[in-house]
Amino acid sequence: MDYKDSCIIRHFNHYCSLSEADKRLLNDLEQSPTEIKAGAQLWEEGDRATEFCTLRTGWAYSYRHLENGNRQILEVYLPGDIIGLREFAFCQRLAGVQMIEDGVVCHFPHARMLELFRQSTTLTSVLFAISSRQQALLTERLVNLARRSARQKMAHFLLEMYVRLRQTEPDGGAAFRLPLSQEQLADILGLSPVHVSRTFSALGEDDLVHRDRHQLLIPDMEALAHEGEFDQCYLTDSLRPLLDEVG
Amino acid sequence: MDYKDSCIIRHFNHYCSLSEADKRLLNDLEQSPTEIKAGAQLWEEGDRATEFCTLRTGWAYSYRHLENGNRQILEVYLPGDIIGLREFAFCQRLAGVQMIEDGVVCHFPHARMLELFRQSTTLTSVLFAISSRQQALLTERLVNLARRSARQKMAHFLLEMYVRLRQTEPDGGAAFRLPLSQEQLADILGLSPVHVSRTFSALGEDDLVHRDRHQLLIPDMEALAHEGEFDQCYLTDSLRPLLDEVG
DNA sequence: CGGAACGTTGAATCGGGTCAAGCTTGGTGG
DNA sequence: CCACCAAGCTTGACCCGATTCAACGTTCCG
Repeated sequence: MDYKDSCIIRHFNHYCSLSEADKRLLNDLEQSPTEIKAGAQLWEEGDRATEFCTLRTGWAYSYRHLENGNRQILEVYLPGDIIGLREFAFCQRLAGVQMIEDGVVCHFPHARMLELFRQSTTLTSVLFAISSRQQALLTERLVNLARRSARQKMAHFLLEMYVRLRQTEPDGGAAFRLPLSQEQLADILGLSPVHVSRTFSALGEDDLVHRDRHQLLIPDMEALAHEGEFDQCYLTDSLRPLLDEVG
Repeated sequence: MDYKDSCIIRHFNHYCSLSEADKRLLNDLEQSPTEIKAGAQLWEEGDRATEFCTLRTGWAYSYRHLENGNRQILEVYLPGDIIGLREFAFCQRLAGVQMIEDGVVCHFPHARMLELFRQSTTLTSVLFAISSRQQALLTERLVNLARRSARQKMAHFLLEMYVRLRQTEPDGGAAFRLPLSQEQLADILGLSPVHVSRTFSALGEDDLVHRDRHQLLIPDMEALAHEGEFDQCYLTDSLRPLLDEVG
């Protein structure tokens, strides 16, 4: 069988080479694909948590609402990502998830994960690695939110998205599409929408980021990385050495 | 055999009841206990990551340094916690880890984790659940850092620590010991040490938190929880239902 | 008793938030 | 094809929470 169209298999393969049996197991997670519209919710905070989703196409994000009406976006999901991993240990959803663009998702129940644990040590390890990587993303974002200026936050986030996109679509140069409104960016970065606008202007004037609508261009990666104290090691390191060594 | 002295078994038991064989496997992780002094580092950012630690006694924290000299503390570890889970997928340490008090830790190599995956689906699930819970802690802290005022940050963090402590030491009422300096609190909450001091004073005047040195008293949990928008569901939910159902 | 680390207090400053008005853009229907 | 409207983006003025710097207390330890 040919699985080259499966985002999730491509994603797992990035960590470790998979046997045919493993690929079949993974492919089973991508049954019952469901189309879903931009702006639609996969679920809301407080919903019962009984399943995961794989994101096949489109972008999504998870978020939390606050009492003062603010919203904080926790993570941005790209095609191939697994959504809801965090809630494995929980009965309730801790965060809502919403689509940024039209897309396709596949649901599978928590219990299926236990079967994976039983059936493949390799897939278990990769799942663990994916979960670790998500944690790494979170801690990096945490540092970003806690300690950096608006300029640095923007610079850092844009580079993070750029690198993540290029990991699945290596071609395309220094320009990319970021389908996020400034309000969504504000909710990601812990800023006000107004200040996102100002910050974009400031970065533009310094030739660090050029933007036209949702199209972005980073003329000088080095310079922007320096501005945002961005070090991509938290995105690029991988499990391969350990798994290869043990077999 | 009697494992009641083992923090890590107590910790795992919290998620799911363990067989004797599972307990034996876990107990093996706690060989070669090492004493370690307050202020000593388990490792630094950039060190090669080849092993985990279980924390048997004492408190520890993970942190990141920033270029401007600031430091951000990512998580606070209590006895029974596993340190370094996040770096399973990485060759390098993404964060340093330092002891807050004198303590005892036990090292075990990454490869040992793969053995656990092979030998026990139950332990694998619990490990996954622990990793999920750590992620939940991180996302909650992220919201805290991104969107809340200094008062709210303090209130929220103090309650989080209180609830986590009471999960392993249920007795002790509304008072507890928090062995953190104001500088460390500042590094946790993304504030300046000066403002931590001011915030403590303000909370004290409103009878929300009374503090004497490292001893804390929360006279009215409800009031403080309201102040910090604290909802402990992200700390208390558990894996048990799923595992019991599947067996 | 002296010193170092830690905590407190005040004054000045600044980054980012809020509010409000005006400007673009893209989609819709006449 | 154009007119209109609603979102979304930009810009300016003002404000406030938190930072910084500096001086002064306090506690603990050798």
